[in-house]
Amino acid sequence: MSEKNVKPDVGKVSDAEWEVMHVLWDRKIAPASEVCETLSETISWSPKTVRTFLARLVQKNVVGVVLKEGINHYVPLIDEFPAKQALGQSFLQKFFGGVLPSMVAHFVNDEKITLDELSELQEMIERKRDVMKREKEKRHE
Amino acid sequence: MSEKNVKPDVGKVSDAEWEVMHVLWDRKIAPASEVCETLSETISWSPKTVRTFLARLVQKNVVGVVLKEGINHYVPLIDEFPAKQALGQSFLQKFFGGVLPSMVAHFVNDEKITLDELSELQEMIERKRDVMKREKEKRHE
DNA sequence: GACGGAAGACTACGAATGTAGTATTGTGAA
DNA sequence: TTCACAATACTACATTCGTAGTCTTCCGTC
Repeated sequence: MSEKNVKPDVGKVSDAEWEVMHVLWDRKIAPASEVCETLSETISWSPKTVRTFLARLVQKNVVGVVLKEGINHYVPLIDEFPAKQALGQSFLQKFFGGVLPSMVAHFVNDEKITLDELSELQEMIERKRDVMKREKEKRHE
Repeated sequence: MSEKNVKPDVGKVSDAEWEVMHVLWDRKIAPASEVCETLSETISWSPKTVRTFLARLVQKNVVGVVLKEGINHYVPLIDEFPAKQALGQSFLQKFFGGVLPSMVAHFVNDEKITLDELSELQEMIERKRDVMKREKEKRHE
């Protein structure tokens, strides 16, 4: 009935549909055939299934269609970083009351974590702290 | 048909059902009426709805029923920490290829994060590194 | 110009989910 | 004992999701 789903909203995208989104983010733009082929490397979905997901993503207004050389090409209409950020926030809220350290504690306490990963985290956080401190000083001077 | 859903599996629990689980984890054990009341503070669900979720959780074998004083009391059959760990891992895998730093980057790059949270993260990671280093040395000596 | 095959559109269908309503039963109060 | 009401059990129903199948169209080939 409703021609336009006005707001693209990450909340409406299903798990299987995200798989398709990952491919599109990777390719920037791709015909269905290519999406099918790429996905077939990791998941055994019929091409029909993939096309259904593409159609649903278009309906949900998170993917657009561009006709090129007589063939539909699909492009993501939402950016990867903000989408993942939003998903992360909602997950964090749902299971850890929005408290990031609570969540990270569950990962850090996992056997599989490596020293390298810990170092990387440490550096990332250090950098962010520096940035924030400098900003704070600037505001106060 | 199947009386016993052999394996409790966090993957089978839906979003709405998790809300109920949070309450049960909090209370350790509670009658339906209490769960309803607690949830009514934050969500507007009919008590019938909450009872449906409780029943489904029991079917999924993640919640047990204990008859106390003639009234059903519900108890979580899965522990909070491991459940959240598993959920976190699956989320991490699904959206960040299992790479924790990639995920944390999305949060750290968020405006809403505070210096306090960063400090807490830093300490946590520092402690974990120390533990790992010491373990490593011990294995090698 | 007819046909076979790819691309796209539309349809299907059972299971899970969110959201309750109805039917039944057990127990305490009158 | 009977009645009211709370607790439990069973049923309902529209949507979404996963997973395709069928019908239609168009394009290149024989």
